[in-house]
Amino acid sequence: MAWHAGHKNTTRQRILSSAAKLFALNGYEQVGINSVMAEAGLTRGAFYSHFKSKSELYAEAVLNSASKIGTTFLNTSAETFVKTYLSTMHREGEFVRCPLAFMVTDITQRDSQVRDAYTKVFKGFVNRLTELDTKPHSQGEPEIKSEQEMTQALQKAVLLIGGMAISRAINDDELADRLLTACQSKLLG
Amino acid sequence: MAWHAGHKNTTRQRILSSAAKLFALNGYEQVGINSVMAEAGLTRGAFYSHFKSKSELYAEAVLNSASKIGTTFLNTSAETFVKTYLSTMHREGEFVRCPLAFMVTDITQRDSQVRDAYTKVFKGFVNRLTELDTKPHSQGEPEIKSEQEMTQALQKAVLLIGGMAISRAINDDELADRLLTACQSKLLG
DNA sequence: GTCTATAGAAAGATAGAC
DNA sequence: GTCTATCTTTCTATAGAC
Repeated sequence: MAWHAGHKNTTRQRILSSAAKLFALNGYEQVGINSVMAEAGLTRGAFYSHFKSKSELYAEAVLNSASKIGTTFLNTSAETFVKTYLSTMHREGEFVRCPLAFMVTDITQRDSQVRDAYTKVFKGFVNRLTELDTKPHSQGEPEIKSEQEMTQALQKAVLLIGGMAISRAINDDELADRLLTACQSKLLG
Repeated sequence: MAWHAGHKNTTRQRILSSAAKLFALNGYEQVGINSVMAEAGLTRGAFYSHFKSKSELYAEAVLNSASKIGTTFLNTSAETFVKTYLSTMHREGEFVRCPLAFMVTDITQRDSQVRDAYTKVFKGFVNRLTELDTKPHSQGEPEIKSEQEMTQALQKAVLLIGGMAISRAINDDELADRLLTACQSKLLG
């Protein structure tokens, strides 16, 4: 986009993409520097020219994948977003996964840098949800949200993030899909 | 209870209790056999006389702590249960933690024995939730639940489990408490 | 059943050649 | 910047004494 269409990702971006994918899928401890670099087409030793530590990589990966999810927010309707977020595609497909759902327990074991990144992403997510049902481009709106708007946005966030997280945890595909549908209908019905 | 009041737990039960506590608090990978046995007042080597592997211990710990939570269900009102489950006490205190919330992401990385245990606990949890608002001891009731009852119970489960999990993940105590309150009011209001 | 000692493997991080 | 080689630590699991 910046200079020319066919331009390759920088190495740092390739590492971030493979990290976001692998961490969301397999968790922090199950993913080695080795795997991340191999997925990016490199070897272990090159890693430390780009990041200070595995922990720093994790924090950056959370921010990176969240900003990609954020783009989906802007380019679709509320109904489509809810149905896309709470879908088996999001749960099982080869797409960008939302770190808020896929790392929700993993995060609690990490250092403060990582937890700050997660919290920042969560706040942005909730803030977007306060606008889920409003008309687009009502630009004169004040940034301060009412208590009630905030409460409703938090409830929506739990149904989205929690619904996906639990759906992924249980070992029964039929029940997992019923759970996704139940959350969708609570949000849209 | 069984024979006399002052009777000590069996060693196996002590190991299970410390495992449930430590795994919920720190995650599977962060907890070694060493820590679990030390918390139970023993050393590494004794572990394998009681359990085949760390993974088996984890599965047993999930079932063990879940059955303790289940007792709370039976001995309290719906409102008290919701407020207790979605409390800072449950999140931060020294009590039995619900594995459904505290291990929701961790579970996805474990083997099928562990995932089966988690799924079993989740199904029991949802089943109890279908009865949350009914009168106690309506024993003639059929076990088959309607679609609508099931859907509502799944939505409640997500608000409880998801609410607690996310509340624990974020690094902002004030927001975490607002989130718990928001879920409570959605469930009770 | 519980202990100490140890095998064996995996992974984070660093050093130094190119 | 990227590579190979290596240091160091940690942890599961087992062996064998008591």
